[in-house]
Amino acid sequence: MIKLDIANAIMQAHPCSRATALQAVDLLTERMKQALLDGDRIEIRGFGVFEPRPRKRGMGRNIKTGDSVAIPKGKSIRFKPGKDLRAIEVG
Amino acid sequence: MIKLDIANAIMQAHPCSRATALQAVDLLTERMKQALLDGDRIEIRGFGVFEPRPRKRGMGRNIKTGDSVAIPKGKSIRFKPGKDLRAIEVG
DNA sequence: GTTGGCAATGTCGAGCTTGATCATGGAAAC
DNA sequence: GTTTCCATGATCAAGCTCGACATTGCCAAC
Repeated sequence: MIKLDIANAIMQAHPCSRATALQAVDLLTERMKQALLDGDRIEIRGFGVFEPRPRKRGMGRNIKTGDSVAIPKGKSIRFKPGKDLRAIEVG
Repeated sequence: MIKLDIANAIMQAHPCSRATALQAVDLLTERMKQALLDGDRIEIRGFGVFEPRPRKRGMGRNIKTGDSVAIPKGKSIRFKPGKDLRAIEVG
């Protein structure tokens, strides 16, 4: 599934041009990115929760040189699947 | 950020009633859930990638009894933040 | 206002995870 | 339809993180 599929979903819910739907998708992702970058978490009941989380590790490796490189501190985003997504049973 | 905020974002992109916006959000989450449950991964360039992943581990624990319990096989959803979200630097 | 999904707690183990680099496939933009 | 640009994959190593279970309280959702 790619952005176009999501745009199609929006078009189903609200008849409009594909361009408009794509704009909506872009705006959504933009808003979500903003929220996450802002440090806020996104909680959608029944779907999942996006949660920004600081990282601490610092050990990488260079394929070519095979040398270990220090990983600079940063943040990660964790997505916790909600109940509906946890409903995934024996695949 | 909760579902209402996302609905507001949609309303900004496409003037409509809050109910319609909420419907769009629900439809989106529904579609995404469907795709993930279907085993398909969602790839949004610049935002991130949702990827269903089978679990293998099998060691849990019971708080009360303190007894180890076998974790039933299942699946997990991994969200890989895209470049824009990796842009999170020193928080 | 009501409902009920989600968070936190705590343990313990093992698989998962990040990171750089280079080529390639494919998503996104034009 | 074409081009551009991003994500993936693989490796190695150390660390970290989920995973379930059971209860309580909060807050999202209706």
